[in-house]
Amino acid sequence: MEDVLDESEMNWLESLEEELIMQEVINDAQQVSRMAPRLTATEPEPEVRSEELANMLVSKVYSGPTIVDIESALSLSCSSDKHGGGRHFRDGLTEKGSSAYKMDKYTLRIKTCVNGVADDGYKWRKYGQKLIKNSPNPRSYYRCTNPRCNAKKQVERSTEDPGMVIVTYEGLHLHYTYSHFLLSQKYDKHAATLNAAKKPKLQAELPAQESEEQQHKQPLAQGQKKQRTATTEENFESGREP
DNA sequence: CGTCTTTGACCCGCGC
DNA sequence: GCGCGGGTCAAAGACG
Repeated sequence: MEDVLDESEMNWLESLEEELIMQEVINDAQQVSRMAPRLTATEPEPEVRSEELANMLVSKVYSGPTIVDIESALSLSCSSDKHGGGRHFRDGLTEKGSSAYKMDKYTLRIKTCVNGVADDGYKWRKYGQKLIKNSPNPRSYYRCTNPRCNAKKQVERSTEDPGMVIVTYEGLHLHYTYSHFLLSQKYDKHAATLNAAKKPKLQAELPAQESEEQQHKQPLAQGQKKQRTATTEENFESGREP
């Protein structure tokens, strides 16, 4: 029966999905603008106004996990950390200088969780690891598993605080976070079907969830097949020490 | 059997 | 021009 989804319909669904993504991007940017005061509270530079932040995001058609998304996902995935529920703060904009920021690149400094996993809601595939000069910890390179997405991230443990990891995101996500897929199910059954067709595994991984809050409470980190990714980051986490 | 991680090699940009 | 360091590729192995 699924054959009903012929090529043309699939194309239509894909365009629909992208349209939804665009809307989501705008919504995210608006959210960022609303939440910016909270975010910039940790910023050493109060010059970063919420408006500017939103404009930057919108102008770049930023589709990745917004900083809000990532922060919320990470904080919640770290919620089992009894020391304040996964403290993490944005360090980014200054981490690699302004040039890095100009290039859709931003860095988060994240407090690792109990299991050492810092899940941001996306599924990443590791494609390399490098020992970095003047750094005892290797840097891991990840790429978004979505073939239509060029998002990448680099994960490196902080030399100052072994409990921290420095995650540098680069590029744009051309799709929802997986938690977003669930949301979209409510609005668009076709999109859900498409997602299921595209990511049957991931759909199967996720327990049925009703509200966005609930999703964020279980941002797909605790569980099931996520172990694989977890294993990767655990490897990173455990370092390369024999 | 398919997917993902690991890891050495290669490529490219940058500084000297 | 050369060397170094960072980023990516791709084959092999591991795992579910």
